[in-house]
Amino acid sequence: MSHILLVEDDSDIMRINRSFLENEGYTVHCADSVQTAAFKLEECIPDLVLLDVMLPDGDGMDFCRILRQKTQAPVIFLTARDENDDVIMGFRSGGDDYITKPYDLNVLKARIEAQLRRNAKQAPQHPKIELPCLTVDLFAGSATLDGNECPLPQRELQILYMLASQLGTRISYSDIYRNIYGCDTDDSKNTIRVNISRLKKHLNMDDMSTYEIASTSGGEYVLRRVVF
Amino acid sequence: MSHILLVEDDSDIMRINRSFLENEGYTVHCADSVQTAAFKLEECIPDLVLLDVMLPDGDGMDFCRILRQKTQAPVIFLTARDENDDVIMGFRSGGDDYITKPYDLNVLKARIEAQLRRNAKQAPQHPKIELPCLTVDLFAGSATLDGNECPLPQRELQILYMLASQLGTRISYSDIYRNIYGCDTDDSKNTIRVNISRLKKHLNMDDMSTYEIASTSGGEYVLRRVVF
DNA sequence: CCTCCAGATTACAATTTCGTAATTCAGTTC
DNA sequence: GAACTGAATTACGAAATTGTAATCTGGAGG
Repeated sequence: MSHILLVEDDSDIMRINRSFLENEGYTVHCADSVQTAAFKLEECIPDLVLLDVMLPDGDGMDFCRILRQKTQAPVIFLTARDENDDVIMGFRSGGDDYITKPYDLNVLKARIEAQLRRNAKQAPQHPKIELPCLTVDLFAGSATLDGNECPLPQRELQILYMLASQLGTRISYSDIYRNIYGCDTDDSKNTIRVNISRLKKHLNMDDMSTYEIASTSGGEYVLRRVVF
Repeated sequence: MSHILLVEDDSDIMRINRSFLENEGYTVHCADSVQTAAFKLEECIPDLVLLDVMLPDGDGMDFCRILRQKTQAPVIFLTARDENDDVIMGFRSGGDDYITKPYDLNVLKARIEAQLRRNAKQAPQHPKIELPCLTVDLFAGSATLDGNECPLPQRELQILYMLASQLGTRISYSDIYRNIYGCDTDDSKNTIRVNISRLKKHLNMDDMSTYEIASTSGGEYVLRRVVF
């Protein structure tokens, strides 16, 4: 399942760790230097990095800099140095954990799991407008009025989004048009009118709906909550 | 320009205020009771409300409750009561300012302007992902890669949005598919593949681009920043 | 009752979108 | 090299989108 990049120049340690981790079900990518590790990044972005501090061609910090350009994957330092200063340096350079050799493989496993758990894909929250009985979801490209959801074409969604983000304030034709098309034209009014008409139909907006789109004589629209 | 709802049961005060405000360029809507005021809301949502506290059929708080269902427009209380407790009650009930009679019309004007100014339409900030050299704008339905913006059809935008919101982490075909279509199917892979292909073409994504969409053997995609 | 008018709706057609299927391409294995 | 495999791209056509233009509607004023 998860991919682990193992950067370690001692071939014995490498072998032991590798087989242990593969046994645990991880896909392990190995590198014995900063350069090979950077190269490995080209073919697969890992979910977690186990990083020896002292490498033949540099140290962990060198690699961290390259890594962070590509991912926020957690980094666990594996090293023989156990001086407090070293530990602190490790965390300062962007590490998420620091394990000193020799270490128990099951402790390693536990720490890896902890890091992966914390970094578990938090379902990214889409930007939405949520009002009582009305939601507008830009990502999904849909809106829900009084419980029934319907997908909306882009133009209608944009208009509804604008209206809903300023519930109860009048917005002029040209404000809407400029915000969507970037500029204003002569017959912008008609375009907006038509799209609002379509929007109402798509949403099944009628006298019984919780919201209405009203127009003023001054060439503006308002979305309002109907309460009575 | 701005619409003001004036709620006042004394016809003399009403007349004076009305003509003064209209002279100042405001569109004034009048009501002499809570009920008429509520009715007026049906035809026009005001930008600001001037509210007498004591009305024949209720007080300002009754009306505030109705008003707040429809708009966040500022409310200025106009009243003869100048007890501290009354003032506090006014603010507690949701008022934005409190003016005691008698008052100077120019002071009224200044206070109205202050409220409108504070409430001035702050252009609503659209939800965007902004990375160096790459932006994804769900509202506009477009993305910008290395300086050139291009509109994207919904499906491609959704995919790019997902990838960009988790830069450098692998996302499986079915994660993408489920997030967009709500369920998974047999030939979801092909659909995603085709759309990613189209996406790359639309973005003019090539070897020179700052970002690339890589695929793994395990059936996943990653968006990554190319650094070397 | 007729006219007028602005806003709302509907009609239409060019364009775009998008899933499916066919094809091409690249890397492996024999 | 040939055959194979899976990924990437291209082809295709049904359906959706959307600006423009035509039509409808309902109220104001004569």
